[in-house]
Amino acid sequence: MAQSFVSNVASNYIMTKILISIVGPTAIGKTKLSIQLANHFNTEIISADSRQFYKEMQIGTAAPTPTELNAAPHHFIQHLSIDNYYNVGAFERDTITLLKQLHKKNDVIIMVGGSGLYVNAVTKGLDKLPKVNHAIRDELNTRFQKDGLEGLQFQLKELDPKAYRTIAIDNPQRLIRALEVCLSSGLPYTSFLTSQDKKRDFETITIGLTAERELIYDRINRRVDLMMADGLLDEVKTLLPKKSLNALNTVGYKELFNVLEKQWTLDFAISEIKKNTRRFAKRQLTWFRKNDKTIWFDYKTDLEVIKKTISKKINT
RNA sequence: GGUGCCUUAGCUCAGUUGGUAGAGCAAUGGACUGAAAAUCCAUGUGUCCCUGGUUCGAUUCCUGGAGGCACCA
Repeated sequence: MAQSFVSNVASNYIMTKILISIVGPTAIGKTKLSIQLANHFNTEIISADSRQFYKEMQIGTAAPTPTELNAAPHHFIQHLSIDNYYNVGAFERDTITLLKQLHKKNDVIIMVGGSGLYVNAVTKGLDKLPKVNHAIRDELNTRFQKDGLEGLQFQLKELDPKAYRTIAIDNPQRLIRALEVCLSSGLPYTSFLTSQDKKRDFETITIGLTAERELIYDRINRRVDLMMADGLLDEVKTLLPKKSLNALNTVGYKELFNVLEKQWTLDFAISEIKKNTRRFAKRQLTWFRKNDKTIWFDYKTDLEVIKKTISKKINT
């Protein structure tokens, strides 16, 4: 009797599932840490990096090397082609589906990536927004290019006064996004927003990796030189015919397209890549700083310290 | 050694007929709900080389010095 009670409790006991989310600026060492932690927890890694998804973009996105990929099971690395249309909404669905499966085998899963919006889509969720016809966005973009922002702003004021007041209406992408939702659904864009985090069946522990700004920039500069030595220019050359695809609107690629088209010298392009990567890292830090639950570590922190901190957190 | 020119923001430079200064780039802060390595907003950070002098007041004019560049020896 007593024994069956105990086993009953044991089989019904459901441990909280954990997602360890590793964030931080580019080139800080997230990939390495994710592999070390995956090995420690004997688990798998999900990438939340909006550019490492694409199999055609390896050198310029600093995607994990074959050795690194072999060191732990990875998901969402080079699983798409730049020809595929993909976005955060799809990423949220794909990741939640995958997490449900992986959490059956493992209590702890690692997610690593520098795309703040994508990370939040998994940890906090996005509101359910209507499907938008591509033709509508194309048309809005054409109008923007022809007549500028004003007309679109006026239209948003009519269709969704609240959005007009609250979104960044001088940001073409934001403005067009709000409008396309209004036009597709016949309802105000803001009527879809709940400003509530989704309930997830896992707990997220967010680990941030950082360093002094000067050091981050130094690592970035050196990594760009390494990418060039590894043949980034050749990688970009093969992609030139497709340069207008969204996936290729990416630091390291857009600058080198200008070299291949004889607009820029190679030296200038390299210094632009470094600058744009620095700015990207700064934006990442701005985004990640907002999450006050993030546990930050200097990039040199001993692995054992990080492991201990996480274990402590899991057991409370 | 002589003569001329230069020295102002992190960099390149403008400017003040004497009232302590401003552009570009770099940089910094921020926003972010299906384009996010994207897109957008905001911000001038300064021993005006040093030293004396003239002046109510000098970054500006004058003396001397330091450093740089050019030309002449």
